[in-house]
Amino acid sequence: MLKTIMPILKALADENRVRVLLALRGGELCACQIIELLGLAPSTVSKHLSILKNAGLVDSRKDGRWMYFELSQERNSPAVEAIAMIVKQIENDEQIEFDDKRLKAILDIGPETLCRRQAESRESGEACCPTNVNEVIKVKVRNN
Amino acid sequence: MLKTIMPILKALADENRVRVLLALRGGELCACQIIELLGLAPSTVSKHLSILKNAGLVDSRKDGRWMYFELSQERNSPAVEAIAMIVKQIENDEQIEFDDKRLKAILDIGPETLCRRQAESRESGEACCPTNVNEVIKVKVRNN
DNA sequence: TTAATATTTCGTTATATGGCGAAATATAGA
DNA sequence: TCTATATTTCGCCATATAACGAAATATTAA
Repeated sequence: MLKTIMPILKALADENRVRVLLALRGGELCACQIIELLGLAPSTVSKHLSILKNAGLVDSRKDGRWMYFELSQERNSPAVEAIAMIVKQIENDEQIEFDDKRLKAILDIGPETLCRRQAESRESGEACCPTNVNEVIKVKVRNN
Repeated sequence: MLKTIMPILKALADENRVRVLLALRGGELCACQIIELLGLAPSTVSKHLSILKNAGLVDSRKDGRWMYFELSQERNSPAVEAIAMIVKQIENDEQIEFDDKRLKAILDIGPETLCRRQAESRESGEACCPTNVNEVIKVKVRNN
Protein backbone atom coordinates (compact mmCIF):
# COMPACT_ATOMS: atom_id res chain seq x y z
CA MET A 1 0.00 0.00 0.00
CA LEU A 2 1.27 3.45 -0.92
CA LYS A 3 -0.18 4.82 2.28
CA THR A 4 2.02 2.55 4.38
CA ILE A 5 5.17 2.62 2.30
CA MET A 6 5.33 6.37 1.71
CA PRO A 7 6.03 7.15 5.40
CA ILE A 8 8.73 4.46 5.27
CA LEU A 9 10.32 5.93 2.14
CA LYS A 10 10.12 9.46 3.59
CA ALA A 11 11.73 8.26 6.81
CA LEU A 12 14.57 6.72 4.80
CA ALA A 13 15.25 9.95 2.89
CA ASP A 14 17.46 11.40 5.61
CA GLU A 15 21.07 10.32 6.04
CA ASN A 16 21.05 10.63 9.82
CA ARG A 17 18.01 8.38 10.10
CA VAL A 18 19.63 5.78 7.84
CA ARG A 19 22.73 5.92 10.05
CA VAL A 20 20.52 5.21 13.06
CA LEU A 21 18.96 2.18 11.39
CA LEU A 22 22.37 0.82 10.46
CA ALA A 23 23.69 1.46 13.97
CA LEU A 24 20.81 -0.65 15.27
CA ARG A 25 21.96 -3.67 13.21
CA GLY A 26 23.97 -4.78 16.24
CA GLY A 27 20.98 -4.63 18.59
CA GLU A 28 19.06 -2.09 20.61
CA LEU A 29 20.53 1.25 21.64
CA CYS A 30 19.62 3.81 24.25
CA ALA A 31 18.58 7.28 23.04
CA CYS A 32 21.66 8.86 24.64
CA GLN A 33 23.89 6.48 22.68
CA ILE A 34 22.24 7.47 19.41
CA ILE A 35 22.54 11.14 20.38
CA GLU A 36 26.26 10.61 20.95
CA LEU A 37 26.69 8.75 17.67
CA LEU A 38 25.02 11.44 15.56
CA GLY A 39 26.39 14.39 17.51
CA LEU A 40 23.06 16.25 17.23
CA ALA A 41 20.88 17.94 19.85
CA PRO A 42 18.76 15.53 21.92
CA SER A 43 15.58 17.18 20.67
CA THR A 44 16.64 16.66 17.06
CA VAL A 45 17.49 13.02 17.58
CA SER A 46 14.24 12.44 19.42
CA LYS A 47 12.35 13.78 16.40
CA HIS A 48 14.27 11.47 14.07
CA LEU A 49 13.49 8.50 16.30
CA SER A 50 9.80 9.31 16.38
CA ILE A 51 9.75 9.49 12.57
CA LEU A 52 11.43 6.08 12.37
CA LYS A 53 8.98 4.71 14.91
CA ASN A 54 5.88 6.11 13.20
CA ALA A 55 7.04 4.55 9.94
CA GLY A 56 7.29 1.17 11.68
CA LEU A 57 11.03 0.95 11.16
CA VAL A 58 11.95 0.78 14.84
CA ASP A 59 10.34 -0.32 18.08
CA SER A 60 11.06 1.19 21.47
CA ARG A 61 10.84 0.20 25.09
CA LYS A 62 11.23 2.25 28.19
CA ASP A 63 13.55 1.13 30.99
CA GLY A 64 13.38 3.62 33.81
CA ARG A 65 14.67 6.92 32.53
CA TRP A 66 16.14 5.30 29.45
CA MET A 67 14.45 4.67 26.13
CA TYR A 68 15.77 1.80 24.07
CA PHE A 69 15.26 1.51 20.33
CA GLU A 70 15.65 -1.52 18.10
CA LEU A 71 14.95 -2.41 14.48
CA SER A 72 11.40 -3.58 13.90
CA GLN A 73 11.17 -7.36 14.12
CA GLU A 74 7.86 -7.71 12.27
CA ARG A 75 8.44 -10.46 9.71
CA ASN A 76 7.83 -9.59 6.04
CA SER A 77 6.60 -6.09 6.85
CA PRO A 78 7.38 -3.40 4.28
CA ALA A 79 9.54 -1.66 6.90
CA VAL A 80 11.69 -4.72 7.53
CA GLU A 81 12.01 -5.40 3.81
CA ALA A 82 13.19 -1.83 3.30
CA ILE A 83 15.79 -2.13 6.05
CA ALA A 84 17.06 -5.41 4.59
CA MET A 85 17.38 -3.77 1.18
CA ILE A 86 19.51 -0.97 2.61
CA VAL A 87 21.70 -3.22 4.75
CA LYS A 88 22.39 -5.35 1.68
CA GLN A 89 23.59 -2.34 -0.31
CA ILE A 90 25.68 -0.62 2.34
CA GLU A 91 28.80 -2.82 2.43
CA ASN A 92 32.15 -1.04 2.76
CA ASP A 93 30.79 2.43 3.35
CA GLU A 94 33.31 4.80 4.90
CA GLN A 95 30.77 6.67 7.01
CA ILE A 96 29.12 3.51 8.31
CA GLU A 97 32.41 1.84 9.18
CA PHE A 98 33.33 5.02 11.04
CA ASP A 99 29.99 4.91 12.88
CA ASP A 100 30.49 1.25 13.75
CA LYS A 101 33.86 2.02 15.34
CA ARG A 102 32.55 4.97 17.31
CA LEU A 103 29.58 2.93 18.41
CA LYS A 104 31.86 0.30 19.92
CA ALA A 105 33.60 3.00 21.93
CA ILE A 106 30.26 4.48 22.99
CA LEU A 107 28.97 1.08 24.11
CA ASP A 108 32.10 0.53 26.21
CA ILE A 109 31.29 3.59 28.31
CA GLY A 110 27.75 2.55 29.31
CA PRO A 111 24.65 4.79 29.40
CA GLU A 112 25.14 6.28 32.91
CA THR A 113 28.66 7.59 32.32
CA LEU A 114 27.75 8.64 28.79
CA CYS A 115 24.74 10.68 29.92
CA ARG A 116 26.78 12.34 32.69
CA ARG A 117 29.47 13.35 30.21
CA GLN A 118 26.88 14.65 27.76
CA ALA A 119 25.35 16.80 30.52
CA GLU A 120 28.80 18.17 31.42
CA SER A 121 29.67 19.05 27.82
CA ARG A 122 26.31 20.79 27.42
CA GLU A 123 26.96 22.96 30.50
CA SER A 124 30.49 23.83 29.47
CA GLY A 125 29.33 24.59 25.93
CA GLU A 126 32.07 22.39 24.55
CA ALA A 127 31.87 21.23 20.98
CA CYS A 128 31.02 17.58 20.36
CA CYS A 129 33.55 15.37 18.70
CA PRO A 130 33.10 14.89 14.92
CA THR A 131 30.44 12.36 14.06
CA ASN A 132 30.79 11.93 10.35
CA VAL A 133 33.67 11.30 8.04
CA ASN A 134 33.46 14.67 6.31
CA GLU A 135 33.84 16.51 9.60
CA VAL A 136 36.90 14.45 10.41
CA ILE A 137 38.42 15.36 7.08
CA LYS A 138 37.60 19.02 7.66
CA VAL A 139 39.33 18.92 11.04
CA LYS A 140 42.37 17.30 9.48
CA VAL A 141 42.54 19.96 6.80
CA ARG A 142 42.18 22.72 9.35
CA ASN A 143 45.08 21.30 11.39
CA ASN A 144 47.46 21.29 8.44
CA MET B 1 27.58 3.19 -0.32
CA LEU B 2 25.62 5.88 1.49
CA LYS B 3 26.65 8.34 -1.21
CA THR B 4 24.93 6.28 -3.89
CA ILE B 5 21.91 5.09 -1.97
CA MET B 6 20.95 8.43 -0.41
CA PRO B 7 20.00 9.96 -3.80
CA ILE B 8 17.96 6.82 -4.45
CA LEU B 9 16.18 7.04 -1.10
CA LYS B 10 15.55 10.77 -1.55
CA ALA B 11 14.15 10.15 -5.03
CA LEU B 12 11.79 7.54 -3.57
CA ALA B 13 10.48 9.91 -0.89
CA ASP B 14 7.93 11.51 -3.21
CA GLU B 15 4.63 9.82 -4.01
CA ASN B 16 4.46 11.12 -7.58
CA ARG B 17 7.90 9.73 -8.35
CA VAL B 18 6.95 6.34 -6.90
CA ARG B 19 3.84 6.39 -9.09
CA VAL B 20 6.05 6.99 -12.12
CA LEU B 21 8.28 4.04 -11.27
CA LEU B 22 5.27 1.78 -10.84
CA ALA B 23 3.74 3.02 -14.09
CA LEU B 24 6.97 1.99 -15.81
CA ARG B 25 6.54 -1.63 -14.66
CA GLY B 26 4.74 -2.31 -17.95
CA GLY B 27 7.55 -0.91 -20.08
CA GLU B 28 8.82 2.44 -21.31
CA LEU B 29 6.64 5.53 -21.46
CA CYS B 30 6.89 8.83 -23.26
CA ALA B 31 7.20 11.99 -21.13
CA CYS B 32 3.82 13.21 -22.34
CA GLN B 33 2.20 9.99 -21.16
CA ILE B 34 3.71 10.42 -17.70
CA ILE B 35 2.58 14.05 -17.67
CA GLU B 36 -0.95 12.90 -18.46
CA LEU B 37 -0.87 10.20 -15.81
CA LEU B 38 0.24 12.52 -13.01
CA GLY B 39 -1.81 15.52 -14.16
CA LEU B 40 1.04 17.91 -13.30
CA ALA B 41 2.73 20.66 -15.31
CA PRO B 42 5.26 19.40 -17.88
CA SER B 43 8.06 21.32 -16.16
CA THR B 44 7.24 19.67 -12.84
CA VAL B 45 7.19 16.18 -14.33
CA SER B 46 10.43 16.85 -16.18
CA LYS B 47 12.05 17.72 -12.86
CA HIS B 48 10.76 14.50 -11.26
CA LEU B 49 12.09 12.47 -14.16
CA SER B 50 15.52 14.07 -13.93
CA ILE B 51 15.65 13.24 -10.21
CA LEU B 52 14.76 9.62 -10.96
CA LYS B 53 17.37 9.52 -13.69
CA ASN B 54 20.14 11.07 -11.59
CA ALA B 55 19.45 8.49 -8.90
CA GLY B 56 19.86 5.72 -11.47
CA LEU B 57 16.27 4.56 -11.13
CA VAL B 58 15.30 5.16 -14.76
CA ASP B 59 17.02 5.33 -18.13
CA SER B 60 15.88 7.47 -21.02
CA ARG B 61 16.22 7.55 -24.77
CA LYS B 62 15.30 10.23 -27.24
CA ASP B 63 13.21 9.41 -30.27
CA GLY B 64 12.81 12.56 -32.32
CA ARG B 65 10.84 15.04 -30.25
CA TRP B 66 9.83 12.36 -27.78
CA MET B 67 11.70 11.25 -24.69
CA TYR B 68 11.08 7.72 -23.50
CA PHE B 69 11.75 6.57 -19.95
CA GLU B 70 12.09 3.05 -18.62
CA LEU B 71 13.07 1.41 -15.35
CA SER B 72 16.81 0.94 -14.97
CA GLN B 73 17.84 -2.51 -16.17
CA GLU B 74 21.19 -2.61 -14.37
CA ARG B 75 21.26 -6.00 -12.63
CA ASN B 76 21.82 -5.99 -8.86
CA SER B 77 22.26 -2.23 -8.71
CA PRO B 78 20.97 -0.52 -5.54
CA ALA B 79 18.42 1.31 -7.67
CA VAL B 80 16.96 -1.87 -9.14
CA GLU B 81 16.92 -3.55 -5.74
CA ALA B 82 15.01 -0.59 -4.34
CA ILE B 83 12.45 -0.72 -7.14
CA ALA B 84 11.98 -4.46 -6.64
CA MET B 85 11.39 -3.89 -2.94
CA ILE B 86 8.68 -1.35 -3.64
CA VAL B 87 6.97 -3.38 -6.36
CA LYS B 88 6.85 -6.34 -3.99
CA GLN B 89 5.07 -4.30 -1.30
CA ILE B 90 2.61 -2.45 -3.47
CA GLU B 91 0.05 -5.15 -4.25
CA ASN B 92 -3.62 -4.13 -4.21
CA ASP B 93 -3.08 -0.42 -3.81
CA GLU B 94 -6.10 1.68 -4.74
CA GLN B 95 -4.07 4.55 -6.22
CA ILE B 96 -1.84 2.27 -8.26
CA GLU B 97 -4.74 0.22 -9.63
CA PHE B 98 -6.36 3.51 -10.59
CA ASP B 99 -3.13 4.62 -12.31
CA ASP B 100 -2.86 1.29 -14.14
CA LYS B 101 -6.37 1.71 -15.56
CA ARG B 102 -5.78 5.31 -16.63
CA LEU B 103 -2.45 4.30 -18.16
CA LYS B 104 -4.18 1.73 -20.37
CA ALA B 105 -6.53 4.45 -21.66
CA ILE B 106 -3.60 6.83 -22.18
CA LEU B 107 -1.65 4.21 -24.13
CA ASP B 108 -4.66 3.58 -26.38
CA ILE B 109 -4.57 7.18 -27.56
CA GLY B 110 -0.94 7.24 -28.73
CA PRO B 111 1.61 10.03 -28.12
CA GLU B 112 0.72 12.24 -31.11
CA THR B 113 -2.98 12.57 -30.31
CA LEU B 114 -2.22 12.82 -26.60
CA CYS B 115 0.25 15.69 -27.05
CA ARG B 116 -2.17 17.55 -29.33
CA ARG B 117 -4.95 17.25 -26.76
CA GLN B 118 -2.64 18.38 -23.98
CA ALA B 119 -1.68 21.47 -26.00
CA GLU B 120 -5.38 22.24 -26.61
CA SER B 121 -6.32 21.92 -22.95
CA ARG B 122 -3.40 24.18 -21.98
CA GLU B 123 -4.58 26.88 -24.40
CA SER B 124 -8.18 26.66 -23.29
CA GLY B 125 -7.12 26.65 -19.63
CA GLU B 126 -9.29 23.62 -18.97
CA ALA B 127 -8.71 21.62 -15.85
CA CYS B 128 -7.12 18.21 -16.17
CA CYS B 129 -9.07 15.16 -15.20
CA PRO B 130 -8.41 13.82 -11.68
CA THR B 131 -5.23 11.82 -11.48
CA ASN B 132 -5.31 10.38 -8.02
CA VAL B 133 -7.88 8.54 -5.99
CA ASN B 134 -8.29 11.28 -3.42
CA GLU B 135 -9.22 13.80 -6.08
CA VAL B 136 -11.82 11.40 -7.43
CA ILE B 137 -13.28 11.01 -3.97
CA LYS B 138 -13.27 14.78 -3.47
CA VAL B 139 -15.11 15.27 -6.76
CA LYS B 140 -17.67 12.66 -5.75
CA VAL B 141 -18.26 14.39 -2.43
CA ARG B 142 -18.57 17.77 -4.10
CA ASN B 143 -21.18 16.38 -6.52
CA ASN B 144 -23.41 15.00 -3.78
C1' DT C 1 14.56 28.60 -43.62
C1' DT C 2 10.58 29.04 -40.80
C1' DA C 3 6.88 27.41 -37.88
C1' DA C 4 5.22 24.11 -34.77
C1' DT C 5 5.91 21.43 -30.82
C1' DA C 6 8.00 18.09 -27.01
C1' DT C 7 10.85 18.70 -23.41
C1' DT C 8 14.00 21.11 -20.31
C1' DT C 9 15.79 25.04 -17.78
C1' DC C 10 15.09 29.03 -15.03
C1' DG C 11 12.98 32.07 -11.67
C1' DT C 12 9.49 32.45 -8.24
C1' DT C 13 6.51 31.01 -4.53
C1' DA C 14 4.51 28.15 -0.91
C1' DT C 15 5.19 24.43 1.96
C1' DA C 16 7.99 20.78 4.20
C1' DT C 17 11.86 19.51 6.76
C1' DG C 18 15.92 19.53 9.79
C1' DG C 19 18.17 21.84 13.19
C1' DC C 20 18.38 24.22 17.79
C1' DG C 21 17.18 25.80 22.65
C1' DA C 22 13.71 26.26 26.21
C1' DA C 23 10.13 24.30 28.55
C1' DA C 24 7.41 20.24 29.70
C1' DT C 25 7.17 15.38 31.08
C1' DA C 26 8.41 11.28 33.45
C1' DT C 27 11.17 8.61 36.37
C1' DA C 28 15.02 7.43 39.81
C1' DG C 29 17.14 8.47 43.86
C1' DA C 30 17.96 11.41 48.06
C1' DT D 1 8.42 14.91 48.97
C1' DC D 2 11.98 17.16 46.44
C1' DT D 3 15.86 17.11 43.17
C1' DA D 4 18.33 15.43 39.40
C1' DT D 5 18.09 13.81 34.90
C1' DA D 6 16.67 11.25 30.29
C1' DT D 7 13.64 12.19 26.87
C1' DT D 8 9.97 14.58 24.39
C1' DT D 9 7.29 18.56 22.92
C1' DC D 10 7.04 23.17 21.35
C1' DG D 11 8.30 27.34 18.95
C1' DC D 12 11.43 29.28 16.01
C1' DC D 13 14.62 29.78 12.05
C1' DA D 14 17.16 28.41 7.84
C1' DT D 15 17.24 25.54 4.07
C1' DA D 16 15.28 22.13 0.83
C1' DT D 17 11.69 20.80 -2.11
C1' DA D 18 7.60 20.66 -5.12
C1' DA D 19 4.79 23.22 -7.83
C1' DC D 20 3.93 26.63 -11.55
C1' DG D 21 4.56 29.64 -15.80
C1' DA D 22 7.70 31.75 -19.01
C1' DA D 23 11.57 31.32 -21.70
C1' DA D 24 15.06 28.39 -23.83
C1' DT D 25 16.30 24.24 -26.44
C1' DA D 26 15.94 20.71 -29.84
C1' DT D 27 13.75 18.47 -33.43
C1' DT D 28 10.16 17.65 -37.02
C1' DA D 29 7.45 19.25 -40.70
C1' DA D 30 6.11 22.84 -43.93
